[in-house]
Amino acid sequence: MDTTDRFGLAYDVFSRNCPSRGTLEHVTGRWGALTLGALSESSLRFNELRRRVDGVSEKMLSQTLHALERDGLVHREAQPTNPPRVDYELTPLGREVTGRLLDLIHFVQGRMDDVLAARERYDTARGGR
Amino acid sequence: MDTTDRFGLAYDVFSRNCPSRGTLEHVTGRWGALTLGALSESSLRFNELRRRVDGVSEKMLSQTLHALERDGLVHREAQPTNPPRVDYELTPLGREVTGRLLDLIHFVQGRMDDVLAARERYDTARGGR
DNA sequence: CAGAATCCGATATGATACTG
DNA sequence: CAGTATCATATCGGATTCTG
Repeated sequence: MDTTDRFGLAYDVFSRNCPSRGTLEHVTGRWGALTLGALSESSLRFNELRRRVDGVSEKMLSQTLHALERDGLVHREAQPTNPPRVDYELTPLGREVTGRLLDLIHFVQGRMDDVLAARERYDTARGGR
Repeated sequence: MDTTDRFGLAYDVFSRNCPSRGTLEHVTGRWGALTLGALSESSLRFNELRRRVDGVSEKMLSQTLHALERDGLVHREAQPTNPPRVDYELTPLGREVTGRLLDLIHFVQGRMDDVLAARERYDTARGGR
């Protein structure tokens, strides 16, 4: 038994305490995914992001950006001006990750009619419970 | 202003109260992603899944499976035997979604060395805070 | 503008016990 | 085996306030 899984990868997301599990959660979490998606089109300032990601609070956006920056997926560029101007953009690694994330998001969005239909079947089969 | 976004999709995950946001959370959430990943290889019984998805509790697995089944991504096949035997497997839609999910997961796993290096740079640059 | 800090309620999750 | 029900808690997340 070594440290690589059956895919030949050193980090197996199926095991707890595996670092990739944490990064995956940053990427796919509610605010992480939406933030990366917003940044996939252009770099954005803090409050631009806040408006773009509908419903995110300052606190969660700040926290999300810190996690993504720490993982090396987002780059923070601060201008030492007054008032301050800070731009966030995807790193090369962040762009690769986001590309795959968006494939998933767009696919699910494109199949929501199927999902909604499945939900109705499920709900009616169980009498509204 | 209509109901389709700039991708021509009827459901825009960037808007709150969009149903695709919920499904995406089922798919990418901590337990949803791991459950789909486990089922991508073969259909599994409840307790097989529980062992495969390291750390999941009965409660969370049950809850996760219900959500995925309701969204039409997982099929539940119950044998009316005693003791009961219940198999879970991906639906065709579930397989398509999971394929894209695994692309993302495997990519992130394969780049964890980069992520870990970025974290160290981030942490040392800020003196352990 | 870009955030940090704080308070506090909502939700997610885990451990445990119980049922058919 | 395949779950459900209950309880305690940890974490999430939002609103507000404050600062450079």
